[in-house]
Amino acid sequence: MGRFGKELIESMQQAAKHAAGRKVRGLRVSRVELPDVKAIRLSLRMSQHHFAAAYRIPLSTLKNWEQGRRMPDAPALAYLLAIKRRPKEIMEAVTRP
Amino acid sequence: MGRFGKELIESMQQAAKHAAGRKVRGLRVSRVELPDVKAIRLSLRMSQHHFAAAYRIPLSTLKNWEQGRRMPDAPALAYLLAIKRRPKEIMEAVTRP
DNA sequence: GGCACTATACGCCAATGGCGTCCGAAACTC
DNA sequence: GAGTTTCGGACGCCATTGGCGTATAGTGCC
Repeated sequence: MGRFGKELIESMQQAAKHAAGRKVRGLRVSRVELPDVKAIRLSLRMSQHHFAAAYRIPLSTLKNWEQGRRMPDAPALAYLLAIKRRPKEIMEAVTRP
Repeated sequence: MGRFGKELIESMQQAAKHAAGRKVRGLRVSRVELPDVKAIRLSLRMSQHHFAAAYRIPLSTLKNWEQGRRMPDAPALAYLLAIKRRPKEIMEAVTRP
């Protein structure tokens, strides 16, 4: 199957697990609508580092979102939705000098 | 000249004034880098209401930004930059069901 | 005049942004 | 195997913002 295939499958499994809710110290935390930041990032096959840099989101902020410690506020949610729908265009628009 | 021409000129003047800094109770507040939220919105010829709705930004937040009371945080800045560069695509991506 | 729309100004509080650090897992190099 | 690098989870901390509200003022339309 190759490394990439395996990685991709793991990514999808992680994403699915993530969408379903995370376990925090034995507690299952169900999130009403945890925006699929992680799923978006994984679908683009980027590390937190690269994703954060590409979309100009502070790494710590991205981590907070993915770990469920913080909830993206309204503008951030809109931004994430836009990224989800048009990843390339937005990356271009945001990284362009 | 017509109403639209007049409005457009006023818009530009406002945007310019805005970029230069606002007067607050006699104090001139110079802003290091006030992101041109208002200029972007005016260039799209939208009211605060419409702009906020179109890009899923709470009206009060947009107001705070335009009035210089609050500074958009990093993700919001990236979002605004993206809006500036690709207004239509993003509006579509964000408003689509 | 009265109505609707638009935008400025600002008080308030909980919540987040943004920084930091520490730790463990996985993968590569030597 | 030991060392190194990359990746990501977990969390402490505090200033700042988001998001809500209300009040005021100017404009154009009926």
